[in-house]
Amino acid sequence: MSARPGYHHGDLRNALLDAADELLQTEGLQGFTLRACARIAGVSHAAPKHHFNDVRGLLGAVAERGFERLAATLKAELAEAAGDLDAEMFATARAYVEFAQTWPEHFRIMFRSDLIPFDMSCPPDALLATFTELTNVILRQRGEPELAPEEMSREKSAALVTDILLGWCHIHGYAHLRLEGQLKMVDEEAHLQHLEESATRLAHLIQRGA
Amino acid sequence: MSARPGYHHGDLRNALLDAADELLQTEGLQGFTLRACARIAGVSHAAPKHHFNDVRGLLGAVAERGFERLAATLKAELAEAAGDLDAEMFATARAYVEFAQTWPEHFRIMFRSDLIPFDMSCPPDALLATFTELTNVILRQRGEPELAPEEMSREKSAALVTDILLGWCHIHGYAHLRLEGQLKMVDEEAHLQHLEESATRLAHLIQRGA
DNA sequence: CAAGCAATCTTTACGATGGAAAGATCGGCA
DNA sequence: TGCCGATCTTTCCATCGTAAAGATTGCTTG
Repeated sequence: MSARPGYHHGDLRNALLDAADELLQTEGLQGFTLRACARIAGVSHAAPKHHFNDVRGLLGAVAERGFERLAATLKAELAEAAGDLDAEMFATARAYVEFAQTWPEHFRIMFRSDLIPFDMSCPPDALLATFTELTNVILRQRGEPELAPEEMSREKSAALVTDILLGWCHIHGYAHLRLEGQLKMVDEEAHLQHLEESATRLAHLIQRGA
Repeated sequence: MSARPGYHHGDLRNALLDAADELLQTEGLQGFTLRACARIAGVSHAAPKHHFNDVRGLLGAVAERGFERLAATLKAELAEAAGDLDAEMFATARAYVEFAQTWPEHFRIMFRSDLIPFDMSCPPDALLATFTELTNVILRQRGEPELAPEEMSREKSAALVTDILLGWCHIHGYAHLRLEGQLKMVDEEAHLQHLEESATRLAHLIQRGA
């Protein structure tokens, strides 16, 4: 299955994805290389071509796994805060930000439309799942019924869109700016308090409507 | 000055920066290459070494020019909205987002701490200028006196930091997510209305305090 | 059960890149 | 005027992504 009995690997696709994860964590995107992934997986440098056409294909799959992890994390953290609207908002923000901190290179790649070959008019399941979690947080804040992933493409009211933007953009902006070292004014130990404060105020803003 | 009389270029540093800007706009970061910049500037591929040590040095300078442009844009747009707090917030958001749309590759690079060699504990003037514009918008919303760039490192109250985060993170998150094609739910012609709506609500939230 | 086909992997090759090192050229200062 | 340091060129090397062609294997089909 994962060893390397003979000529054929048996599970190269996953082995390459694991190698990519490992490389990104140890070397960063800097040292991320098709050939290095192949080396780690113990195959020749041309082997990946059959599973991911080129380096963008591999990065796309890496990003997809990243969104799977992010969606799962959000779901898990939200489950613990279920019922408490304020807590849900904070839990979402914290999970999102901590994901970016735990998987910095993945986070960067996941939001690099110049690198990954996603067709945004028909996003992969994992991205849709992430977006669903985030949208449903806002829907609950607004006291509206949740939506399934398949319903995500449905037309949304302008008010709902604005609220989604208020929530998601703040969370994403915080995560991104912090990841890139632009939030030095927020000292390390106070950062969660700041995040909770801003998330709560946004929650209240959304809950009470325009 | 800019022609190429003889052996020495005369203004290679700026010529390379211009070449970099041009390349980023035409080819994107994908096609951005030290050698390509040198070709456009009409010098050998090793010439840049004396002005920017390596490719990261060049990218750092490119990012710096990007922040100069961003700070100048913010300042100009803010001047037109001066006095009207709501309008100032919207103008800031719009200018920031439009900058990201106009200079997508520059925007990406400016926020790639893995690429550019900025020392965030002592940021370059242009970055400080940008941060100053953004901070002063929030200070005015709060009815507090503005700060000069040199005072930016000063300790800030927790309430102020939270308000800066509310404003900046939202604006940045919106700009980033939109740039990377993640805001397909916001159709093109309505996008400025959404931005104005969310910016205005945030302005009110900040103006009236916690 | 055998044969062949398609998928998977390796080998080889090519052009391009970033960077190092050494040599050429030139401007400005003594 | 002569020389030194800054600037630029040439040359070289390891590495990368990708293409093409060959080797190996498992599965299917007869």
